[in-house]
Amino acid sequence: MLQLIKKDRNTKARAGKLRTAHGEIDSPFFMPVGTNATVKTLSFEDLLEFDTQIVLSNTYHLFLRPGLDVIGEAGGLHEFMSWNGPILTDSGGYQVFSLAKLRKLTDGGVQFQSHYDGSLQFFTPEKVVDIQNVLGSDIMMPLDECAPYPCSREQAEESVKRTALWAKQSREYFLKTQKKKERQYQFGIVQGATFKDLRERSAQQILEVGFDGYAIGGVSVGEPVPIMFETLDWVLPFLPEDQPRYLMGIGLPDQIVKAVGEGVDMFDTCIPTRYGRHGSAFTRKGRIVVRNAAYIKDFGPIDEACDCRVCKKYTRSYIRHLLNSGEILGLALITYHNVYFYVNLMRQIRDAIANDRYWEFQKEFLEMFRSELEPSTV
RNA sequence: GGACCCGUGGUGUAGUCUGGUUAACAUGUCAGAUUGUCGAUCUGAAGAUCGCGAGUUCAAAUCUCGUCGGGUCCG
Repeated sequence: MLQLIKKDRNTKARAGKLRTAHGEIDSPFFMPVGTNATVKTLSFEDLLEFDTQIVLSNTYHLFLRPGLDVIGEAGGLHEFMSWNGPILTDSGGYQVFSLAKLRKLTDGGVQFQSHYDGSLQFFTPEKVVDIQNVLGSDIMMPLDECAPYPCSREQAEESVKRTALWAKQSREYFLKTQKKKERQYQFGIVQGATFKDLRERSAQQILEVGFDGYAIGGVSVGEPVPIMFETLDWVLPFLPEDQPRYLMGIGLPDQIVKAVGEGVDMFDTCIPTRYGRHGSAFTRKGRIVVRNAAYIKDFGPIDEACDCRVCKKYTRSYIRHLLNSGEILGLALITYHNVYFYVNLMRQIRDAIANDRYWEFQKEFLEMFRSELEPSTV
């Protein structure tokens, strides 16, 4: 599914094209998170204004609400939410981890209690494929077991073993149930927590099953960032060059820039949307907390280097006021800018790779960008 | 003219009867956390010499007197 177009000369960054049933995607790319069939506060018209290529949605949440009968009758998730572009759906494996209070794991699957109505539910690898078949996602993820951080070796081994078992079942069932007409893809997920040999074992096992692309899971679970990059170092050498590589749940802009330099193609994170709703905005120089009193009379745009429609028109002062007053427009404006920032960053990344200057781009970006910034320096 | 009630961080209140370490709670403000979603939540900080004055006492937001401000009722 991936056509590699360009490999950067000085780094491991690569650029390519992914063909899906709902259009081509230029890689590396970022997937805005739309858990509930919406990228919070944004319309799909908004997303198209700045050429968002793909959105991510979620099996777990959509299965529980509105339910498969609704989305099935609507004609699938694309029809349901009126988005004609590609969709990747997460499997619910992460929710098994993040909603761990309500779960019971066995080799057969995962039993959990709906956090909406408390009803008891059971996911098997096959059922998760079934659900995503109904959703009609262009890229589906198999049920996996995402180990927490920190994590004992025993627990990590268990998670690797179960993830491999489920991967095999998921893939077999996927291939059996695929309709030739609307080609869907399915990625494998590598687990193994923070153990080098377990990461390698998991990578080999998942590779052996064979998927359309490969994801590094079990990161963005609270581990220190250097450990996340170490994990990347361990796993990436195992992944085939001609297939897409997806770093799940990552990350801050500088983390994405670094990971692309290591050879990652796909990212998703709720950071631009969630941080936005919490009052943070991303600029070329780093993250600023627009909510802070420092911007109370700052009548400049969020980011002077940004040409999104929010930065062309609205001031930090005004957006701060909206956020401070709990006005929904504030959430929408800052989210729009942040998602634009991410999508636009990926465009710059692709340009740099195309021109064989990713090393320079990365160096410049990391020198300029600070995840934490003193207001006076922005 | 008389009787009574109320005055405590920006806001709303608790504590006063029965005096006792650093005046509590909510909200707001300020700041931090947030990585396959969380308008959630959590963490930390600043902010009141308890309307003002005098007295009693080892010790007063608390008791007494006066006074100022707000309110209720009676004339």
